[in-house]
Amino acid sequence: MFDLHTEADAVCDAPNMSVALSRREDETFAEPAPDPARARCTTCMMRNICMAASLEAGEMARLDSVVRSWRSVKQGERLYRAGDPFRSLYAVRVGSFKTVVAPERGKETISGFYMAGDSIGMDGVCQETHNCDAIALEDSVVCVIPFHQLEALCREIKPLQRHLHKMFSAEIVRESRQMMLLGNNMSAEQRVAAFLLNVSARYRERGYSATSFVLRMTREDIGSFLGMTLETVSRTLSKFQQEGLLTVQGKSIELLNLDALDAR
Amino acid sequence: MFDLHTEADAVCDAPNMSVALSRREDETFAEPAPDPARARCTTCMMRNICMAASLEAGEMARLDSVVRSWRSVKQGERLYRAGDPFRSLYAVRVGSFKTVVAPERGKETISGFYMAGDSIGMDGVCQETHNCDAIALEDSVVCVIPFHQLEALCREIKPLQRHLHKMFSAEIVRESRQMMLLGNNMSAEQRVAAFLLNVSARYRERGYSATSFVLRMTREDIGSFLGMTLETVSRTLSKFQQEGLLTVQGKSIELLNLDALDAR
DNA sequence: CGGAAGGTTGACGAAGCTCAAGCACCGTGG
DNA sequence: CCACGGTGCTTGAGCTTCGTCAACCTTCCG
Repeated sequence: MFDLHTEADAVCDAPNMSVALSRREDETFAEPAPDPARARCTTCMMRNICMAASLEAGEMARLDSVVRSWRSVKQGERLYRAGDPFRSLYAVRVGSFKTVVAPERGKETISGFYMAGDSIGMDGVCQETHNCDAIALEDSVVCVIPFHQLEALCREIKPLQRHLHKMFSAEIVRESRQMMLLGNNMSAEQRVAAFLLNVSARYRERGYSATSFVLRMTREDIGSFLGMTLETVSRTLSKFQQEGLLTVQGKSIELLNLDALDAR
Repeated sequence: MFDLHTEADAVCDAPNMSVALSRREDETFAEPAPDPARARCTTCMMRNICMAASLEAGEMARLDSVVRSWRSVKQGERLYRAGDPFRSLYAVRVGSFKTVVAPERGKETISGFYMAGDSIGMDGVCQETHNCDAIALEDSVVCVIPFHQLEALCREIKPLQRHLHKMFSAEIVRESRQMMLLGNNMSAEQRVAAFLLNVSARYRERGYSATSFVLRMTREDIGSFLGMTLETVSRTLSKFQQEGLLTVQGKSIELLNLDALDAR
C-alpha cells in the first residue's frame, strides 16, 4: 500500500492526504523485522532535499538501514514536546509542522515551519532533550532517524557527515535570517512579504506552484512567527490584496506580483 | 612567551590585554613546524567550555594537533566577512566578538556576541561561505580550527563528534531563544533585562563577577541585537538605574538586584 | 444545523521610533 | 599640557506604527 507509486502520489497530494497509516514508530523496539513497506530513502520523492541528498546508491542503502521506521502524526498532534528525551531526528515525508518554544514566563512563540523534505529535532541534540513542541499542521508522516545510529554512520560515510553538518548549519543560518526579520527595523509589511516569498520559494523547490498555495497555519501562528498580532497579519494581507499584490481567501493565497512583494 | 602561565594571565586579563601578537594564521600553509608556543588545548583555561570539553587527555592531544594556529584580531577588525570562503571554525581564546548579518536591502543586524570559550563560524558550513561578519569588540585572539580536519577527527573520536554536534545544536537553541526575545510580546525593559542577565551568567561561567562587568559593545550594538534603537536601550538602562536595579556608567555595569531584573 | 475556531475590520491608545540638541569620553596632535 | 574632533551616550518632544479591545463575519466539523 505504500510502494513507490502510491508513495509518490501521497507526496504529491500531501496537502489533501488522509490515508490511514497504522504502523507506529517504536524506538525502543530493538530490531523490527525487515518490512518491504517501510520508508525507503532510495525511492523517496524527497531524497534530493532530505538527509540522503548527495549520497551514492550504496551509501543511501546504508542510510536506509538506519531509517527503519516512520510515524504518522494527525493534525494538531505533537511529534514531540519540549522536555521529551531526544533520541531521533525526524524528516518530514508528508505534511507540515510548526515548532513552538515556550519560555518559563511569557507567551509561546512559533520558531519555525517545516514542510516535506525538512528535518526537525536538531535543537534536541545539545541537551539530549527536546527544546520545543513540534505540532503537525495537517495529517503528516515523518521518517524516524535514530540519532546515535546516524552519528555512527556519519563516522563511516564522509558525505553523510558533511551533509548532517550542513543541515545543522543551515538551521543556524535560517534562524539568523529570521532574527533579522524580527529585529525591529522591519515593518509589518516587510515581514509578511518576506514570509510569503519564503513559503513561495519552498513550494517552488518542491515542485509545487510558487504563486498559488494554501497556508497550513493560522493567522495567529504567522503573527507569532513574525513577531506581530494576528490582526496585523490580517490587515497586512488585506492591504496587499487591495494593492493588487495578491489575492487571499482564508488560507488560500495567490501571489500576483512577486517582484512588488520583494520590493517591500 | 605564551606558555601555561602567561597564557592563563592573558585570559584572566583579557579585557585589558594588549600584548603584541605577531604570528599570523596561514591556513593554506601545509604543515607548519611544531611550535612550542602555539595554541594548546591541553593547557588552555577555556578547555572546559570549548571544543575540547569532555575529551580525555589522549583525545585532547589529537585535537591539539589539528588546532595548530591562532590569530590575533585588533578591536574593530574583522575575523572574517560575509562571503569569505569558509575553512575553519574559530574558538575565542581572548577577547570578544560580535557577528553582523547584512541583508541585501535593509539595515545590518547584530546576530550574536561571543566571548572567550565560545566558537564562531558554524554558520559558514552549509554554503562553505561565511554568512556574517565577525568583528572584534576588543583586541582578541582566536584558535583556528580547520573544519575539514576537525570533521576527519570527528569520524575517529566519538566524544569529539558528539561535542561538535552539541555545539551546533546549542547555537540553534541559543538563536531560537533570541528569536523569542525578539518576538514582540516582550517589552524593551524585558529584553534589556534578559540581555543583562545573559551577559551576567556568561561572565559567571567564566569565573568573572556576575554583577560587575564592562559591556564591550556600544548601545547601538545592543539595540540592534535586541531589536530596538540605541535611544531606547539608553533610556531603559537609565530607568533601571533610577529604580535601583543597577548602576550604569558608560559601559560599566553593576547589577544590584538580579532577582528584580529577572522578574521583568 | 449549531457551535467553536478562525478571520476581518474599526477605533483608540501607548510603546517605542525619529529627530534634535547637548554632554562625556578618549585618543591625537600641537 | 591642553585643545580639538570624533564617537558614543543621554535626554527631550512629537509622531507613527502597531497592539488592544471589541464587534461581527466566515468556515469547518461533529
